[in-house]
Amino acid sequence: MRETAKAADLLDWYDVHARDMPWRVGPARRAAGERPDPYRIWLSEVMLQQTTVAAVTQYFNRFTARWPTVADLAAAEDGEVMGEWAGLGYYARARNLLKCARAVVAEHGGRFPSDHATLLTLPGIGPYTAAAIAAIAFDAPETVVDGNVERVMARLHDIHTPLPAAKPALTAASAALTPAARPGDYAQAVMDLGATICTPRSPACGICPWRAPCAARAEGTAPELPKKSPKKAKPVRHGIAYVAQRSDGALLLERREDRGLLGGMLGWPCSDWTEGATADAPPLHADWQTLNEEARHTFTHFHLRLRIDVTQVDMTAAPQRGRFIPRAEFQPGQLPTVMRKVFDLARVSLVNFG
DNA sequence: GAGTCGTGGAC
DNA sequence: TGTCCAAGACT
Repeated sequence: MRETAKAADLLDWYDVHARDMPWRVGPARRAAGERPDPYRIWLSEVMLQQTTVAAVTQYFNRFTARWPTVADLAAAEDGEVMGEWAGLGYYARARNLLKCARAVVAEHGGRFPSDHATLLTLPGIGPYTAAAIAAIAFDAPETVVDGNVERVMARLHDIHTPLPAAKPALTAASAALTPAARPGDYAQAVMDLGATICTPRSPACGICPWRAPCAARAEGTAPELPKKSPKKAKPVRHGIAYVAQRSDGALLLERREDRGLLGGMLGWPCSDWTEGATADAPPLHADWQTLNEEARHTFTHFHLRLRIDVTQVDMTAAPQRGRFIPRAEFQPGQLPTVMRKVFDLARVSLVNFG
């Protein structure tokens, strides 16, 4: 009979191997009584949703430098926040980030609530993020279940039921292990373990603090767990992006609606993106020139190939959609990646963008 | 439960 | 190149 996994063994490992992150108060500082800033924990957890630590770090540092408190963020303009989020993806997170910051200020006196149920009522905070904030920022005995925890628990108990059906069992397994003491460090420890040792491919079982109690390690099934339901193939969609430059150098851009794909982000006016034939939809009447090369981009559920049409217009141009952004105010870094790809291909055809 | 919603890195 | 994947939320 294998021994039972103990939270204490994982915490001992975490005390030595905890990774350094800008928002994290490590085990040593935590033991000395230092508390994490709930604002920074919340911001980091939202950014980390389906996103790697490496990608998040730079965005986190820029956000906190620009908006040091939740009140600062709540007072920001929508476009400023969306522009700062550009490139990080899943833009509903940024829209909900602002809604949440404003709700914390308006309804909670500028202080984040500490209990799971109240956190869950805030925009962009789901079961995982509510538990993470409660556990990490307030040391509440909540069970955090993210992709790492699912993988670690599936292996620890050699659970072959595919996700998402296995989720309740994996949650129960993790809850049974959550200690009354240091639940915040425990949550971070499981996630660090999943990110560095109990990895999706080629797990480093030989140096795992839970190698002795791990059922999948004993069965040799660790690399194939957790099982997942088969994914749907991605279709290819086609569309046209319109890049118009005015004689003063200004570029025609439009703010997308606050919902759906790239909602709230700045971008080039586009036709619809469809699997069938593309219908022309230029934002103004002009002599459009089609570039030789298409922009290619893959979203979560489809591949996109964008034809790029470019034109030069005079100062009398009156676009039906979007507005001209002065050359000095145009910042490619505020565009989502697919729109930045279009710009990179179109810029050789533009004046003053050599 | 299944679909929508980004991106960059690893292999 | 293509595929999978990452500290999920929302509909």
